[in-house]
Amino acid sequence: MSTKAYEAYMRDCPAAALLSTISNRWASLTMCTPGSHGEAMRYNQISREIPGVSQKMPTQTLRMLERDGMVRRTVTPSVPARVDYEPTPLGQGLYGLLPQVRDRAAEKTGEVDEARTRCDAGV
Amino acid sequence: MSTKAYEAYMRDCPAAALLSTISNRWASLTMCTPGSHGEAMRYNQISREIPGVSQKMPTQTLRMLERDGMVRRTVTPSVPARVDYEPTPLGQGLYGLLPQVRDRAAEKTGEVDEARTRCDAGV
DNA sequence: CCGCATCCTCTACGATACTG
DNA sequence: CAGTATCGTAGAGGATGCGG
Repeated sequence: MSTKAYEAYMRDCPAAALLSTISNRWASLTMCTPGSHGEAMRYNQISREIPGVSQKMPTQTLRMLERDGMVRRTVTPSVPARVDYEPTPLGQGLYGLLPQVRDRAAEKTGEVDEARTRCDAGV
Repeated sequence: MSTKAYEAYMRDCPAAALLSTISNRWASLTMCTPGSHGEAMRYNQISREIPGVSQKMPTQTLRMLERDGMVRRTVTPSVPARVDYEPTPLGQGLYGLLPQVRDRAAEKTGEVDEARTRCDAGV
């Protein structure tokens, strides 16, 4: 991502730029976290939903999502601290379709695997 | 992407794995290419839609999409050669929602920019 | 419990050059 | 036109350890 022309394109074409942002692996996974249908999620809930991932990605991704106005971060200063994240209306609007995509993906896994093996076989 | 647990998760949770695949920058951009509402696209059409990107990404991405059964690749052996890509039903099913996401994104660009500057300002 | 900072590795991607 | 091959780099992301 360093070409002048490409950067200019990304600056001038908001649709493409935002699409790139939205279709980020971690962003889509965290916004699709099973609990994320409108309710608040605690930090550890989120990272536990994606077993085995380092804790860096949830943090980093949530910061990005917060900056973009996709989630609201609420700190409850108890001991130990408690932090909740909840999707904003903006976030719901933009990521709201992803659960459907995920569900369709779940249905079609078989077909995709089949296509892959067929392709790898040689056809 | 090297942890055992994470890889196991990706293997065992088809929804997450496919979501990750689908929400790939280049895949979503090429599947959302303005001409891609059912008609075939020629190679250069596609790469021209994303100005400034190196020609490597379209090729690589299209290969992946073909392998996954998302697009069908048709070679017409004329001189010079002509190659068309068209989304398969499977591909339309999985990527069909993305144009809507892109359009919503286009609408909300203002709000996102606002959120970013507000956040960067310090709030 | 939440999360930032550091270091280090690995791969995604761009640049470039060459074929049918 | 539509690729393939090779190489180099920047940045993504994992491991770890500390701080509030």
